[in-house]
Amino acid sequence: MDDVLALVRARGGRATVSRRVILEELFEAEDHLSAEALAEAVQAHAPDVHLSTVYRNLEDLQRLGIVVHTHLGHGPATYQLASLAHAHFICEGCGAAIEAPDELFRGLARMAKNRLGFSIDPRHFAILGRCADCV
Amino acid sequence: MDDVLALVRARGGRATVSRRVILEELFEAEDHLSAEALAEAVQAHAPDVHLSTVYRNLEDLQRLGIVVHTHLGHGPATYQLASLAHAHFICEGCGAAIEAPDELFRGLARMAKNRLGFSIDPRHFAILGRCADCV
DNA sequence: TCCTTGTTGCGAGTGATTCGCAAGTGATTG
DNA sequence: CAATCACTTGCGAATCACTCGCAACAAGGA
Repeated sequence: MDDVLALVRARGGRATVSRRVILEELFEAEDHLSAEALAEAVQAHAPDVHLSTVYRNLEDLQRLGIVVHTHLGHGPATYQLASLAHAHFICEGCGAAIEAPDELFRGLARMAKNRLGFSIDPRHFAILGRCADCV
Repeated sequence: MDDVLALVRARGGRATVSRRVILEELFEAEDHLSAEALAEAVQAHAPDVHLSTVYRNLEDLQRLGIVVHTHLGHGPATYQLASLAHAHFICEGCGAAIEAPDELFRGLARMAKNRLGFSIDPRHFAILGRCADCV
């Protein structure tokens, strides 16, 4: 948290109240948050932080590599600390989001690299499918 | 093409001019089309087919299993005949879209099934990463 | 040909995100 | 500690990709 603000400052940015509260909520959140949900959480502590400020901060924090966003489906993007990023399987039947351990992608990553020269990062878009309960 | 229209009719739908032209363009397109691009192509043959008609037809055709849509990145969805669906790798550097053969996903599919009970369909969202030229 | 019901064109509405701008405020400087 | 300056913010308007409502239209069976 302090490291993050130090990095922000090192890049010419400022440690504003909004930025601080947004980061606090991101550190406290245990699951992914949409920008809207994050804004609500932030507004509980600092009522006039505007949704557009949340978006702008998320963008800056992504540029710094502190935050990433993920698309879990057709709804809004979800944001989280980059250190917690992981891939997802989303059930088309019930919408359940299952966290996919990175090692599941080892083989795919190797084949994509060898056969297509492509290095995958499977964490940005979820992979759809059907969970055990929705077959 | 005629089979498709027969199926449409079998489900109580009608073989309208718009529907016909939209299907023609879908059959002729060699790569994925956004709804907007498809509308433009359609309008070259039938000028007053409205964008919303294209969307509505794409939705119907998806319900019938004839068409699928895919998200290749942050832009609009792209549509194609279901029979041509495949997975994609998208380079975050240059935006190149690489077609990913289904067999690359065999191992992942097996592991997801065994360990999480989840059946993947990797074709709906692209997988991001970096191509050989953008490392 | 008529009638029923699916379809269409058009514009307005929606959800998610981005932008423009003037006012506000950290942090460096003097 | 105050002045300065560039980064930030709040706010509303704009944008992008769709989605809807509705009255007019048109397939295709009777």
